[in-house]
Amino acid sequence: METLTISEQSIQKLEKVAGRLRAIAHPVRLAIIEMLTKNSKMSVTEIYLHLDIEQAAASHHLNIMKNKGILDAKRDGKKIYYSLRNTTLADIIGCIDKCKDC
Amino acid sequence: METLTISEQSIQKLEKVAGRLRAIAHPVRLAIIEMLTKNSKMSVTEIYLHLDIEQAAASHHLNIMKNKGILDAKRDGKKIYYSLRNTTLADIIGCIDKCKDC
DNA sequence: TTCATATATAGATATGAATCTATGTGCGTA
DNA sequence: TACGCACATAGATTCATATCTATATATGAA
Repeated sequence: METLTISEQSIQKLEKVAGRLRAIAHPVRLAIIEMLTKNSKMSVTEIYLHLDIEQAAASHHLNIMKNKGILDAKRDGKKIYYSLRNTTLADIIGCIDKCKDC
Repeated sequence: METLTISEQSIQKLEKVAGRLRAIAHPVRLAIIEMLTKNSKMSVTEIYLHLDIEQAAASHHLNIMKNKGILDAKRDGKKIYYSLRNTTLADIIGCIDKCKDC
């Protein structure tokens, strides 16, 4: 049996990646991401109405993704617009989507 | 505001994707996947010794990934060898890895 | 400055997932 | 068949996350 060493650095990287994956591994959050790949930016109200969820729930999920660096938030008057921080997230989902066995 | 309709089908897809992401969104499980991209197949013992975790924990995590179709298990005598079911998972991780803001 | 709208946050509860410890099961071999 | 090794499973506990309801904060407009 070969000896594999997992460096402290790569463990940290794995935990970071796991954190980001956990942040998107939720049906509501994936739905939000999906909408934002099409709309570039949406307000909280637009999001919770489209997904038919509570306002507080939307806020909660958006906050989680913002904290993980997945979304950006920008206030414009009374509204706060959320957008994808980087479009590679769409690629990730597309990548998973293409798995034969999915 | 544009009207976005999320079909029943795409919701199911999102939940499926979320399920798979949740299955890999864990440091231990990502570490297992990482090892299996390098080793093609490993026994439970090899895995739990390398990662320095309990045997039961390894078994638990492996079972979760097997159930989600991420890993294959094949018995050979007393040992059971686990392997990646499709290599695109490595691509997914690589994809995330390449994100500038990660 | 008061009010309505848009969003965030707090607290309580429920749900789920991870972890630990112990025990059960399958397989090969003496 | 009896034993040891490799792995799986069960039950209890802990910990994290989601959900619900209510309330707080920020902004713009009357």
